[in-house]
Amino acid sequence: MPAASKSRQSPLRAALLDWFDHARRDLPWRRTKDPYAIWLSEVMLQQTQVVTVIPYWERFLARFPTVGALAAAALDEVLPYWSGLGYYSRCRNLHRAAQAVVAEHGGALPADADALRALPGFGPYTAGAVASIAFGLEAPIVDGNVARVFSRLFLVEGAPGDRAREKRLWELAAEQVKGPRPGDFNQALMELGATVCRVERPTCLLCPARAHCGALAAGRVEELPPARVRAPRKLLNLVVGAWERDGALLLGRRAEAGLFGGLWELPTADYPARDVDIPAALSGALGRKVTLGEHLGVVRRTLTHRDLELHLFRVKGRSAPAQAAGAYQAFRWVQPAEVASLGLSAAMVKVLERAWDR
DNA sequence: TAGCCGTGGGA
DNA sequence: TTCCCAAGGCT
Repeated sequence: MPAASKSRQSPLRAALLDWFDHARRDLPWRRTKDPYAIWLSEVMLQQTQVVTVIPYWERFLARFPTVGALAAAALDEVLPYWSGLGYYSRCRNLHRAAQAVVAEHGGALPADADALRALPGFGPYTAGAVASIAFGLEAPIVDGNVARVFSRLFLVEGAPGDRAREKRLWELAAEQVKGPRPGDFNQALMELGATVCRVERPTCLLCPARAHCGALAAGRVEELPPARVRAPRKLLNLVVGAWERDGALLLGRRAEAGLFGGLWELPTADYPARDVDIPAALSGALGRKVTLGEHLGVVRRTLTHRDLELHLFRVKGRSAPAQAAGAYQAFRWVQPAEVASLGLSAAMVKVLERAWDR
């Protein structure tokens, strides 16, 4: 490292890089320089914890080892590798972006933050992360970790979502990232937030930046940043039909938008009130008339701002739809052993366990 | 711009 | 049990 380059960074920046060099966790995506593999990790890590992502990242990369392999696959082949990870629009956008990279960039991710930002699923964070980590560019990032670390270090006031606060955080990130090893510096900030400068019980005694921390000096570490204000969850009641034939259940593929978009499920309809005509609702979702059988119970799942209640019934009809009908793009009779090859939500996996259990 | 979009782990 | 939320993006 040239002395002139090293002298251009602040003592805070140098301290974080030195700390990162010995404290960094050994994560699988830190062993590769492949921009595609790094991109995949960044998308999977959005709103998702490291321990959850690791096995998904490894399975996905083994099945789709290159941008070209991903772009060439049908979305229906890709979603099974995202099943259970949540926020499925990430997978749909990843797939679309892979096709755009092949069509517009010759199959290689562009080494440019603005060009990355134009691809589906690349917001300001992911564009900066891939630009800095995969390509060594001085691109800033602000994620939840960086926001918390900077809020404390520089006493940035305001709650998450506050415009002036976000602007200030991005200004700080843009200042600090300038200098040697911008990718490692960005990762050092996030690593500090994840392991030391945590939401609860931060370990300030072990912090490499404690000499530079405004919140620590002011005794305000616990109160910065203020917690996000969340809307109360809404109740979403659904009725689900288990139509069984020769040990298989009829599943439909949801439209590629909204909740669980593109995933497979037992035919499902809104069930907003007790007086809803359940067979009529399920017949509408299926595009076929069905009769109602045994009640198989209720499966409850909690999402970030939905409380799902899935009321499961056996149903029966004369002939099942083969083509798109009702709310679904396609239908399939699915044996238990075939479930792993379909894109399913965790909620629907629970429902299927119940349907086959009875 | 604020609501929507999942999941599992920890306190 | 209940609440929190973790490497955000889209509309």
